Amino acid sequence: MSKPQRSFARESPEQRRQDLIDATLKIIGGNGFRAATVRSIAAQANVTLGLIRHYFTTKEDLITAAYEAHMAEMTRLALAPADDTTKSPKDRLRAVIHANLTPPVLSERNVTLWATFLAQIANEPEIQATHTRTYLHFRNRLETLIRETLIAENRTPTQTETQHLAVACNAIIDGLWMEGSTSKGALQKSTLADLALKNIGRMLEIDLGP
Amino acid sequence: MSKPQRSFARESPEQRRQDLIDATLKIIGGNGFRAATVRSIAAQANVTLGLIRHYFTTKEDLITAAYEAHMAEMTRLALAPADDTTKSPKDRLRAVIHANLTPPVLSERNVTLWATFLAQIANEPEIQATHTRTYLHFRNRLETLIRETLIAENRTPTQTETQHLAVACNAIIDGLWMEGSTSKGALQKSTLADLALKNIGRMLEIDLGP
DNA sequence: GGTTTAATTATACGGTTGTATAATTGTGAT
DNA sequence: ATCACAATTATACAACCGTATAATTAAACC
Repeated sequence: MSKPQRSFARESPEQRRQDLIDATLKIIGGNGFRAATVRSIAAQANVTLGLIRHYFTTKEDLITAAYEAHMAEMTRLALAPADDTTKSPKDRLRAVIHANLTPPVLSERNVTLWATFLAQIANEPEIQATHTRTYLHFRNRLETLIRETLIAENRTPTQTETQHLAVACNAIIDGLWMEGSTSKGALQKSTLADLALKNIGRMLEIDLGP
Repeated sequence: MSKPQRSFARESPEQRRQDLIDATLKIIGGNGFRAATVRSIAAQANVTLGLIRHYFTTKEDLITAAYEAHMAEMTRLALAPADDTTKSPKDRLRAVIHANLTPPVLSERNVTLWATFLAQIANEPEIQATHTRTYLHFRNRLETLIRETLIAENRTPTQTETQHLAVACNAIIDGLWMEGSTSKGALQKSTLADLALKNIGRMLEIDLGP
């Protein structure tokens, strides 16, 4: 009856790699790590399983690349407001906090992904390396923002002080992000960012209040 | 040459169940979820794989029981100082914070276990139920401790205020616990509890300082 | 001390997994 | 138009997984 439809189409290496990474993240984030087999990933990306090995030497290699891409995207979303030079340091800090505790950063899918990779850092050196790098990048950017904010308030924090504050602020942000993403409805999402602003404000001894 | 050694010995159901649960936690915490097969778990517990099905209807059942047991133990360790009636509320709160951020609660093994189970809450209803129950139990106990501490300082917090403070305190404790357990040496473990005490003190507007 | 019974082991089985290799097929160059 | 090559598919395979069932064996009982 119909003409033999084209059985497949070629794509650029970059596109294919990205498609496979996206498919991996979608499956892990939606159905968990166990569901992320080479076959299900290939199906999600509309290719056959052999193609995975053509672009990634091993499945673990794909997983590592997916983690890398995911963290890059999360960091991008979380730090996007940090470089808005039209705003004051304080407003940028407030915006970063808010971005971390509202969708799309705040989501069950992201917690599943994050926990899945975190569970592997003790046994997978490459996962550990990516974790440490992205963690320090975010924390250092946060520290700079905190320092700028305090200086704008005529404060003179030492480097040790700002580092400790950055560690603590990062902790409360991460903790609230987890709580907010995992406890279904027991915690109103609307108050999450306000909670962070109020308490980080007290930690920094400035007024970040909503 | 030697007498035929006894090939196995019987144990009480409670002991066997506990042995299998301990073996499961040891393998997941040490080598990750993928390494936790029924065969490796049985070997770790010095039994054969068939015995698992004799005590647990399915492997998922064993995993769930292991999560339950692990969280019970973590909660026990973390809240042990909360009921020491010889101390003031403030000292008990300080002790709980300290217990959460020092070994044995603070450990890479525990983060691996915790992340492994957290990664499953979106897809495993029983894991989700255990998570919510243990989370609320800890947070409620923390809220009571915070209320008692504030009242002892002649403060009159509302229920909403103490609940919000409990959420925020729980968040910073969890966040620091994770940071401290995952970032190898980049963060001195000795300062971790002090960091929590100082910043939670500011959040509660009281002096918890070391 | 033999009998019974439940705990434990031993073995088997179908399905799935990641990887390897061979067979196709789309596509740009000539 | 067809040639050449790389992208993609198709197929195969050995290892491992969780589960089921049958065969042993330790230990309690009378």
